[in-house]
Formats: sequence, C-alpha cells, structure tokens
Amino acid sequence: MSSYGSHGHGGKPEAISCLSCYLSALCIPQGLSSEEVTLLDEMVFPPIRLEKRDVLCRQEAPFDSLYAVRSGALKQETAVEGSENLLTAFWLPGDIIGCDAIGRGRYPGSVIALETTTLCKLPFGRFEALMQRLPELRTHLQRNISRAIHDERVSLHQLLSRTAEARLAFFLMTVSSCFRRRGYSPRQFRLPMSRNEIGSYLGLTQETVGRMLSAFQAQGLLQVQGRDYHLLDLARLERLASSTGRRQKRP
Amino acid sequence: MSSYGSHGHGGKPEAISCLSCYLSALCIPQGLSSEEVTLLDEMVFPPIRLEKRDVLCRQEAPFDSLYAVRSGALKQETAVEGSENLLTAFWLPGDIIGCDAIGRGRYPGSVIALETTTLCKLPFGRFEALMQRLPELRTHLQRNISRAIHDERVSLHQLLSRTAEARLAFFLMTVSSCFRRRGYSPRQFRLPMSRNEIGSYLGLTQETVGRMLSAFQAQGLLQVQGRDYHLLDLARLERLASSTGRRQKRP
DNA sequence: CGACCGCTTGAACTTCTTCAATTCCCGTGG
DNA sequence: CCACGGGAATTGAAGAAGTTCAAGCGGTCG
Repeated sequence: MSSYGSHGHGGKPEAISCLSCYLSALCIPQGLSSEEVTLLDEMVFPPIRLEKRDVLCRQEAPFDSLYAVRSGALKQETAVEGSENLLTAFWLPGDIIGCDAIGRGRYPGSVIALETTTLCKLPFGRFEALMQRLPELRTHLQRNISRAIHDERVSLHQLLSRTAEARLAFFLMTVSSCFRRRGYSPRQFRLPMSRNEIGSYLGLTQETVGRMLSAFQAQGLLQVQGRDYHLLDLARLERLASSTGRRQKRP
Repeated sequence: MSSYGSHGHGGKPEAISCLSCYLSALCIPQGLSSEEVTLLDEMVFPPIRLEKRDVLCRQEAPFDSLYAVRSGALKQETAVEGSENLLTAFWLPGDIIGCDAIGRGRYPGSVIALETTTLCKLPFGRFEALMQRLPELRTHLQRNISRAIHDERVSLHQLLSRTAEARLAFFLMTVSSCFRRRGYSPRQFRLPMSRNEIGSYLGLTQETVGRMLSAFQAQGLLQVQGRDYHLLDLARLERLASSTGRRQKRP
C-alpha cells in the first residue's frame, strides 16, 4: 500500500504521464481537459509490473484502488460457494480494474496476470477527492460503470441461449474489436489465455472450445495455432456471433 | 415528460413520501438522514400507474429519469440485431430502473409492466443537482450500481455453465429472497411472468422450464399451479441453485 | 361458443459433456 | 544440448441434457 513512493513520477527511468499515454482516449482521462489530466497525473502511482501468475488482489481484500491496465492481460476469478472458480472477467490494456469493487468495498474476485503486465494504480480515496473538484471525472466514471452494466448484461444474456459456435464467435469478435480500438490488428493476435480459461469464461469445456476452433478452421474462418489466432473472415464470424439463438426454427 | 405536474404531492388522494414509504430501506433513501430524505421527497413525482403490457420506456429513448418500483413488476426487453428479443431484467418493488441507462444516455431496452404497477419517477437532472449537495446520495447510488455489476456478472457466469435444473432453482431462490427482503413470504408467491419469459431470461425454452417445474414438483421440492408457486424445501432448492456445474464428475 | 394463448407432455434428434487416449509443446534439469 | 516431464491441446466414442416439433388440454376474453 505504501511501497510505490508518494506520488507522481519518482526516480524511475520510465516516468509516465496520462498526458502522453497512448491509451488516454480509452482510459480515465477520456474527455478531460489537459489541465484536468495534469491533476489526475499527480495522483497516479508509477506503473506496477506483474509477471505471469502474479496476483494483483485477492478476492474479499478491502478495496482501496482502481487499476488501469497499460499492457498485458489479466483475469478475474471469483470463488462461489458450492461452485468451482468462475472466470468472471478478462482485462486488456485500457481497461479499468476495480469498478465492481466500489460497491461492496471489497474486490469481488482475485485478479491474476495472464502474462507480464503493467498497471497504473489509482488510490480511490484521492480519486474521490479529485472527483469533488472535477465533476467531469465523476460523470465519466459513472458512465463507464453504467455502460459496463448494460454491456455485460446483454452479452451474457445473449450467450445464455446460444450454441458453443455462437459463443466462441462472439468471444473472438469481442477480443478482435478490443484490439482494434487499441490500435492493434483485429485479425491477428496472440491470446494469453488457455482453452480452459476461455471455456470457463463462456460456460463451455475446453474440449468444446478446441473442437469449435478446429471446426472454424476447417471452414476457413480462421487459422489457429496454439494461442496465435488469425481471423480470416471477420464478416462471417460476426454473423455467427450475432446469429439467432440455438437452432434456426424451420419456417 | 411534463404530464405529471411540477413536483411534490399534488392534489392526489394518495399523497406519498419517501419518509413513510415501507420500501425506503431498499430504495434510494437508504442511509440518508430524515432531513435529506425530505429534500429527496421534493423532487419525486407522484406515483405513475401502469397496467399490464403498458410500456414505461422504449429502447433507445433518451434517458431522463430513474424510476423506483413501488408495487407490481416489470420486465426489460432488449432487441439485439440478428437475435430475437432478449429478456434482460425483471424488476420488483424496491428496485431502481434506469441505472443501466445513465452511461449511454438512452434506455437500453423497453421496460414493460407485467401486471398493474406503480412507480416513483425521479428526474435525473434534479437528481444530479441534489447529489451535488448530498454526497451521501451519490455514494449510495454509486454503490448500488457497482454492486449490480458484480452481482449480475457472477450470477450470469454461474448460469452459463449450469444445467436447466440449477438455473431454475437459482431463479426461484433469487425471487424468493427478493420477496423475503421486501417483507413478503419467501415460500409462497405469484409470479407475473410466463414460462416463456422465465425461459427467455434463463436461456431455456418454455418447455424445459415447464418440465423442470414438474420434476421439482415430483420430488416434493415445490408445488406450482399456473403462476402460483409454493416452495416446500428451500434448503434443497438452495443446494440445487448453488450446486456445481453441469454434471458431477465421478470421483 | 369459438378462438386464442399459455401450459403440459411425448418422441425424435442435436448438441455438448464426459471420459480416455494420444500428441504437442515448453521449460527444466541432467 | 538433449532428454524428460508435465501441462495444454487434440481427437474419439458414448451418453446425458436440452431443443425442436407436434399434439392436446385448460382457461380466458371477445
């Protein structure tokens, strides 16, 4: 909690600033003036670095900070009584971790790095104080959160009544557009998660995920080798992803 | 937008006040002092009454108000391109409608009364102004929303990998605890939604929902006649609801 | 009274899971 | 450097669970 120095750009070689961050359009600074971003800058801790399998926070730990992902990827595992671990979220660069912790005051799941990852830490106490002064910031956070509710609701409800094929296509398209918005290729990427983790996120088994990927490959929709994906037919994948429920009722 | 009079308790016979509302512990006033609630009272419109199938707001309509459910029940239908209508939410007394609209500035689905329903309308503009003066209120709203994200995420992810049996048990237990918190019987209630609507919410067909209910009845877990439910074995239903994934792997 | 809607039940069929057997790949230690 | 070990991915076969389609029942509203 206090091992990162007091604030701002310490003696670290790689000093950072929200002002110059290439992710600022997606992250907290979105919609703020440059003076406002400067204020924000002053409370952001220098970036944290995690290695694969490192734990950012454990489930039920008291909430004290939001984190913005700079690079890498993380997953959230939520243990529910009676059930095995649920994989409840993936986070990629530009995402804000911790919005789901504000309400309960505790982190709702353990957040674990899937690969080498860097994050900006935003102590929520200071953030609260800053929001008093910058209503814009509060509005932005509120919007982000509210939108997240809706997106999550719709996509999960959609998945509930869909085939494995549609679920996986949906997942791939989500990831793809995620990369696109961040300036990476939406057609070619390496995913840091295993088949098992994808399955857990989608409510499928690893075998089904694998079989579906093979089937997609056989249809020329994509190429996949281990964790390297190359989407060949985005249009058709998109159609699969938003195709109607289970089967097509015959007319 | 202006057909409900200016504010406060008009000439209506049934004047209302958050101060005397039996739902205040669940609703917006939660955690506010009585002076604060008085301020809140002044901006709440007199209750709106809807009949079955009446539409409170249509998908994509501009967001202008939150609504608190006083009595009755509503559903939210979200039309997604390519897919049939998704049933993305049910709302019961004490629930706040519209939290998922703040972010986009539009209602993310059409909200429709399932039976005769009364609601309190809270114009969001005034609400914003009041939140400036009462940080408590803002905190409370934020918490509510944040908690909603998490609850939704966990329950939907849980449902994704579960059998119809577990999904339905989960649904019944959710409804049951909902009624309990509102002071009604958690064992006996009438649900205003059809099998089809339940199925749509859970990602199942109406036939499966019906068959499962019959199966539960055969096992002595509950009695059901049309839309009247009588839960006989809450403990066992609870166990089913939080039972582990699809099938039990053999030891 | 008839039409309609929601609910129930049955039978065939599809999809996905489970279990098991390999294969592949990667990092690690000899 | 290579062999080895172990987790991850692939593939196959059997079976369970849920969907689809169809038919029938019961209540309700014109």
